[in-house]
Amino acid sequence: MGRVGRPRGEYAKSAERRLEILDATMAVFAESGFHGGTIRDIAERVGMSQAGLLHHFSSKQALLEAVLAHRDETALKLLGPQTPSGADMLYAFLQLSDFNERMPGLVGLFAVLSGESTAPDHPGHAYFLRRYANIRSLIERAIVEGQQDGDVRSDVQPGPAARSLIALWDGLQIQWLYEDGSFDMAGPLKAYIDDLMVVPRV
Amino acid sequence: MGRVGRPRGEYAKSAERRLEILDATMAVFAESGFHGGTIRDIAERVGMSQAGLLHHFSSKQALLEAVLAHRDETALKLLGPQTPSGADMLYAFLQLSDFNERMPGLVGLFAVLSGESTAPDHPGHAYFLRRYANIRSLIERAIVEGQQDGDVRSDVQPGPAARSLIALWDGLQIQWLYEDGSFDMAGPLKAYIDDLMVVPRV
DNA sequence: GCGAAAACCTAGCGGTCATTCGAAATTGAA
DNA sequence: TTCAATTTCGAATGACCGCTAGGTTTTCGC
Repeated sequence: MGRVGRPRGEYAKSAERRLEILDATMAVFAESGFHGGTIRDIAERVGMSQAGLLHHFSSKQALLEAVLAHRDETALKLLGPQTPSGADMLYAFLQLSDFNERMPGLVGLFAVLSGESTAPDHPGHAYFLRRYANIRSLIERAIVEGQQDGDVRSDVQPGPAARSLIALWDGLQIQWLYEDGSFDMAGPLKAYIDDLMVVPRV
Repeated sequence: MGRVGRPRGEYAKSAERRLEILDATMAVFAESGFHGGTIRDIAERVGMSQAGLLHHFSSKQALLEAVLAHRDETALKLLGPQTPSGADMLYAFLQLSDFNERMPGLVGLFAVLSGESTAPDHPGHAYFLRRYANIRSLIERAIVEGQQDGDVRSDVQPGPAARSLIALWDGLQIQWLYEDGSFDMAGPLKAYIDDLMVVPRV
């Protein structure tokens, strides 16, 4: 009586299991995209059945959403509790770039998914639309703050500069993947950011 | 006797038919990528059967190869018989960018395919690897020529600058697709190229 | 130790995919 | 007009896809 119908919550290792699944999802989607990646491949990598995997994530699309959300949480943790502002924020991209070079799977995930998600009916479309808008906002604000601090040149137009920084970032990641990570992405990024500054940083 | 076994060559309209197929392939691959695009979709757009289509192109991979080759032929025709050099070559990218803005399908094709082709086993991988290498070579040479002509600043490093221009190009195209072509790609490109010049062009 | 929720499995469903095969239709040189 | 090469088709194949259903195993609060 007292026990029947009582929810007991998830197992102690459930969260760990889901992380395993998300890691495998990231790898499979980085290699083959959402369209080319399969639930079967993901399940095999985790060492569980498809049905078992679908107990944790209700559908392939739910997997995609979870892996993108997971990536954002990871990035937030990296930024730390206090987000820098102004010129500091801009140069923080170099640290993020260095971090990315240690995570080729993550770089691949975004390169592949951001491309195929340009299609309006792709399940990742809304995420990337929102993400580009948010990042551009963030960088524009950082540029404006930098101009107020006297660090960023006053002739820089925040909107176009933000867009170009993001474009450079995305484009470098693609070339980096084709060249098996054999060049340093931070260099060109720093050159661009330096060019926005009244006085470049060493 | 005289007629049996005599090859007669293809029909008069065969070449036109293949172009129709390639146009449909471009549209389908731009929307869904190689993985998500299907021979069924392509055949439906052309208004023929799958088997009929596969008479002209032996496989889905052959379709991809043909559509990429076709795109390169189109770009070559656009450049015209005489390839510009030095600073002229760099500014020619702005014309190419304007041309691209009239061909969203082509932009989409490259955005999606260049992403998913980062995977080494993707049938488009070798093509994009070669293409990036060729384009970087081309731009590096143009920068060096520009420096010799006194148009390009002598402190510009050709390799990194070439890489950044390509990255900017690719990254802008992705944002352009997400924003339904609502901004001008040439602006940021011109700003970057201007910055390489001793004296920017108006 | 019990008992039920949670997690997982096998098997299968309904559908799609790329491709093949044999036949029919079309084309165009003779 | 003939006739065979070329093009096209309908149907099918074998494999794979995302997902469901019902059952089994594991876990853990009591």
